[in-house]
Amino acid sequence: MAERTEIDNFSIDCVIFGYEKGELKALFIKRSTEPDFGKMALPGGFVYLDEDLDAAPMRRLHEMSGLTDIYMKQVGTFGRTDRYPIRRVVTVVYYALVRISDYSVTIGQDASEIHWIPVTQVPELAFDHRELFDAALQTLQSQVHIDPIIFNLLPDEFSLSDLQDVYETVTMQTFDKRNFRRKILRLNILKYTGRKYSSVSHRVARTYTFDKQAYNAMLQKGFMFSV
Amino acid sequence: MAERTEIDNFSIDCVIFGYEKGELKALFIKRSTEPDFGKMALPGGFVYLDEDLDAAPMRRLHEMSGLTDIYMKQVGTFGRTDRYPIRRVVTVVYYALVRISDYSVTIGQDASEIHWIPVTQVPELAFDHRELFDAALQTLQSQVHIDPIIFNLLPDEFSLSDLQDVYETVTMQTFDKRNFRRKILRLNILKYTGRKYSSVSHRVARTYTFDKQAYNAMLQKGFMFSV
DNA sequence: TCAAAAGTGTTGTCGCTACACCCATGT
DNA sequence: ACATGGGTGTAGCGACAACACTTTTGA
Repeated sequence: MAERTEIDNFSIDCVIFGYEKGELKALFIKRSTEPDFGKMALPGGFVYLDEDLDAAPMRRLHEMSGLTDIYMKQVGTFGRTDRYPIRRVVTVVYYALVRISDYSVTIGQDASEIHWIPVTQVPELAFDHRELFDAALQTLQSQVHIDPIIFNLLPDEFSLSDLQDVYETVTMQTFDKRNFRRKILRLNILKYTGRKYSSVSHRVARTYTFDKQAYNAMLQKGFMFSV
Repeated sequence: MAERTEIDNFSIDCVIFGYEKGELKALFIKRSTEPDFGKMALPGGFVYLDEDLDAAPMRRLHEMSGLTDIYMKQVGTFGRTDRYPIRRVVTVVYYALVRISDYSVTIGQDASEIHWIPVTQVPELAFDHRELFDAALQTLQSQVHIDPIIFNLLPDEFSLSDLQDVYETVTMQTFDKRNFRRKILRLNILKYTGRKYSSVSHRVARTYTFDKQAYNAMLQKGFMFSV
């Protein structure tokens, strides 16, 4: 790749969420350079002069995981003068939702380790990254109610119990099983696959996929998603 | 004021909303410099090297209006490489809610005129400002349902009809008068002043104020605002 | 046969919608 | 007296919360 100019007074940081074994996790690196050497931090980077802003976090995520086509949204932009000790840097924060099973981690130059950490067990972070992370988590939690983004955390096929588990984990609430199923199914955005899980030592669950066509069609008709 | 360094590759832009005579309006300047000389644009500016990011739009608004203590939130950050024709500039967009009657406009250096324009009659704008404006309006419209920010557009004392008018204008919906009043009053966030409008040629309306204490107290108890 | 999760209906309550008339005031 | 907006009650419906048992499967 040709040498490209990096802009050095703004950066991007990514909060990458995944769901695994009943836990919501986020991806952190361990810094291998000063400042804040050895502390955990959000994966981030600079923006090239000839690169659209939103393309930068996508590139970073692709470099780390090989993944494309990732659900990603801006959280906000943070720019207190003292947020980075070396010089003035304003950072734009993004959050992403990925399927951990699809994810194969590559360690970058500025990191010695990389870990999926449950959001309830995040250690002390470098710089103001705790604040950035909290903002991202809050954005996720409020979006999940009004936009069917949660399917980005699940495999294509999932059971209603899987879905309820993710919702309960992300929103930190619990739902009544019968009410949850009624409500979700009545939205008509799930398609029954006709298939079932197998090889579990209890009754097998039906699996569903998210029906994006149906959802978009309903949006046209003024339908409002809400959980 | 001492000379301060401006950072030249990111900027802030403000979408300043006000409500007057049944219309939602926003403040635009007419550009008096190239590029896009003569086009209408959002008021904006650069950030000083030793200035917190969020302080910049506040300063800009203060310079233009003399106002302090303004409701203001980030909308998002826009950074396509081609958004500004001269060089690469990423811009952070804010929206503000003000009482037009409090507002006394001062024209800045980069503007020849400044106007309150109804949001339904916004003309062609400079650069990508139409996109920034649309994003701000959409943010306002979605926030208004879940956060009692609308009071920032009204004088301290207002009647229920005033309030309904603003809601109808901002959300572009209409509400049944009886249902609206019942719903708002049941929230217990309005305080009856005991006073009434006078000198109108019809029955006088009771006036209310927004009870911020009551609202905050309810928030503590897990109350969720919703209109 | 046991353990473990899947799947399924009914009832009460509450909030929402729809709807029409009288009241107070100034001209 | 009239024009103008202020102010009020009720009934039906639909969404939501609360609640417990039977079914399927593998070990």
